[in-house]
Amino acid sequence: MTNNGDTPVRVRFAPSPTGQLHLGGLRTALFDWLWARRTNGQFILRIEDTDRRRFDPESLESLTRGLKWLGLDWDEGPDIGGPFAPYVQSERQEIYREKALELIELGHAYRCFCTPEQLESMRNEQRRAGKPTGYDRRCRNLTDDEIKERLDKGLPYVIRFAVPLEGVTVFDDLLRGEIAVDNRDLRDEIILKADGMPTYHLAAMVDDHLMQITHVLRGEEWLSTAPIHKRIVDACGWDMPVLVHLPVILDPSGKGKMSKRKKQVAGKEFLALVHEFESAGYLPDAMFNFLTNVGWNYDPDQEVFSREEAIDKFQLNEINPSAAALPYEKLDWLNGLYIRSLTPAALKAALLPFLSRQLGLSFAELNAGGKLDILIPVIQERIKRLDEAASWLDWAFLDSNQICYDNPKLLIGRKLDAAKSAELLREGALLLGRVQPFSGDTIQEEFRAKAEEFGVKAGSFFGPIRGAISGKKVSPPLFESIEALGREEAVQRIERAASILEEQFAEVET
RNA sequence: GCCCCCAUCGUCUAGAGGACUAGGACUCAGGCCUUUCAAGCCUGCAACAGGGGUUCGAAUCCCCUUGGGGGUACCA
Repeated sequence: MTNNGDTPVRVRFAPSPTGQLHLGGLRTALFDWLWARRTNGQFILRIEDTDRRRFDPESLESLTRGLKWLGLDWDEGPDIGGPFAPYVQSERQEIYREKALELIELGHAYRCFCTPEQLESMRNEQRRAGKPTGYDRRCRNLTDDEIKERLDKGLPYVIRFAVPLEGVTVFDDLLRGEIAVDNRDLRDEIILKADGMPTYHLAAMVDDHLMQITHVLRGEEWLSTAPIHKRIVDACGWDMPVLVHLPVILDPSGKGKMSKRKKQVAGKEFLALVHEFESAGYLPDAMFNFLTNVGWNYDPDQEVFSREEAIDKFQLNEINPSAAALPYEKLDWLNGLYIRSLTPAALKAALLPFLSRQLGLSFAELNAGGKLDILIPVIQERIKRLDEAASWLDWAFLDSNQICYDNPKLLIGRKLDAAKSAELLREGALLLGRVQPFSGDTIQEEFRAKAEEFGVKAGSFFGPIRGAISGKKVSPPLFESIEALGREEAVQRIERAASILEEQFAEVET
């Protein structure tokens, strides 16, 4: 218990393959992984697929992909095996069945022949009477003869765990301390279903024991069933692993557990699934950093840290037991920070798939002319997510006649009129046609000199040029943009813009 | 309804009886810088849910209230 990281632990992430991995699950896995790495222990992946109805074959891929994306590698698992294989519960069915039968022998469990319909009407009655719902244990005291009779008739049955009717059950939670629950509030939970599959209550306890798990990290939603788990483990004569119930992650609204379901909060859609964060262009390192600081705190005065630093400092018992909403704005800020820390080459590599997908261009097309090599370094400090790059760069991959100059404001400089702006555009085109060398620095020098010559502010001159080059009010820095475009294309765009502007004010004047 | 858990700025958090005029970060506001937008730097706004105790002393310990969350399935 008093493990500060000196004793190797065995922890497991045990998701059930019922859908896409979401951030809450990933965070649990992250803390598992952190603790395993911190203690030089093992991180185990176990698949809890005991619910055949909810099984989703695609979720397995989502699970492993999500873990790998964040950089969480496991030491034992379905794909790589290990000393306690198999790591898929549906392949361990016999083990649970035997244990359930054994518990019956020991008097800790019993067969229940109640049908789902019977149970449903029982619950309805309980609700109507304003009583707590829960199995009324009508099969708990069946005589041997009664049981035999039903068995002979081939009636389907489940196996329920028989909790003590009186007294209290006490267990420990690492973050909350000792928790005592009155046994009268406990239910005779099903441990083996009619289809022969175990429920979580049995399967997880059996596997945690067999796989020698030392610390169980799981969501807080399991806290209320922990007494049952304690009872089952006791009945089996085993030791309870250290229980660590992680606080749930709340909706951004702070109301309710974050779900996989898309919800709108304050009119904005927020991300919840791991693959959504990936395709929005959050960097794994940033996400790792971010997630580590929700529910745990690396250092009150240091927001940014590496994986190694986190491993070095991580302490299970420092986890904050209160539920938290994800600070999405902080994620954006952090991700921007990580993007800025990338080398241009690394950023380009990360960006290529996004640009390709969003702009509909091949890598080769994107690389042509070396535009990205000039432009990426200058948009680096302007994007917080990888998926924002496309709108910063799209203009550079358009033909000059595809640029839209419909908005006259785009081409008119601050405190200038249309005529003057058009004149400046012509001058700019002329200048670009002859400037040597054609580099951002020299272009800038010439343009500044020209602005002075005309007695206009640099910004007033650059505005129309920016509009002509990019078709946008807001664009990457002008002179790198011009350089990236190349002399011919740049001149063409400015001339076309000038013509359009001239037409427009000619119309107005006549 | 019943059971369990939780409670510091809007959000993520630091704080484990005196070092707290409650610290950091994000967001927001203002300023500087500036070719747009960013980035960067500086400044500012902003919290111990309420009430009782315990103590010389409480954000820190106890109780109650309130609020929030979780559970209440042949789901995990």
